[in-house]
Amino acid sequence: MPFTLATWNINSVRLRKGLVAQLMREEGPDVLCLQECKSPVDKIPVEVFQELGYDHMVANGQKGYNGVAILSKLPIQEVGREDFAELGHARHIAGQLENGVTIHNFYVPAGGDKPDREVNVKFGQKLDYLTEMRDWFHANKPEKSILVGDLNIAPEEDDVWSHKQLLKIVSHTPIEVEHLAQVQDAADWVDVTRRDIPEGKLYSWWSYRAKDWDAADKGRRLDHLWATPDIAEACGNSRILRHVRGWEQPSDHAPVFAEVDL
DNA sequence: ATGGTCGCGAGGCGA
Repeated sequence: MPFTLATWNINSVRLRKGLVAQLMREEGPDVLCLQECKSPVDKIPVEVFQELGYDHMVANGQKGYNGVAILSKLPIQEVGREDFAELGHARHIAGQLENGVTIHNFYVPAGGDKPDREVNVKFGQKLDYLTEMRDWFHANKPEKSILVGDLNIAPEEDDVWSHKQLLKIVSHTPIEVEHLAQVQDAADWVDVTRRDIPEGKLYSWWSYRAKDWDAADKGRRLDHLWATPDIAEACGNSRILRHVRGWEQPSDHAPVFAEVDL
């Protein structure tokens, strides 16, 4: 049975529960992975989502910051949550569907402003988080798995509006790109979005600070959807819903979609 | 080089 999967950094699931519901009504992904819920799990407005057929949820939350959740029309059970780099943050949840597909939902640390771990602790934490992700996937080789989330790195030249101007900007520095590549190599993860949309600029995030995000179009592809090789060919029809960034009181991220037909 | 805008939760911190 084919199913549709989406990942979206919602930047407060409580403030934007209406937008989550709108995406559910208009697109109806079977599985919707959220990041930056900024809510304890027991304060996530699950009733709103249940009314739309999303009867299942696995989530890892905390007050005010971070937080990840998987909302699903299909039964899903939690199969783990990791605290990489021992930050004490809610940045990962893993769930398994009844068809055997495991979904890892990540919110990788943003990393602060200065790309230098000597002067910016947060940048070091981001690199350490990625290193521990790599080591964990080496030790726990995933199969029939999908990894999604806000990885806070735009790895390719066409994943940012200006490769040259962003080389020293956190999210596109060579050391971050190398760390992300090592996570990817640890399980031969296939970047499904880029495989399906290989040509041209592709973004999933536009800053709130631009006066006209759409016209300026200074975006970055920070949100990713990866699959292990055993199911990568079953994944396809990737889309990034840019128009969602233009909704009323939007998240600064657009949702990333793919379909999985096992 | 700087500042620009958000959300949380009530003053900065984080993005």
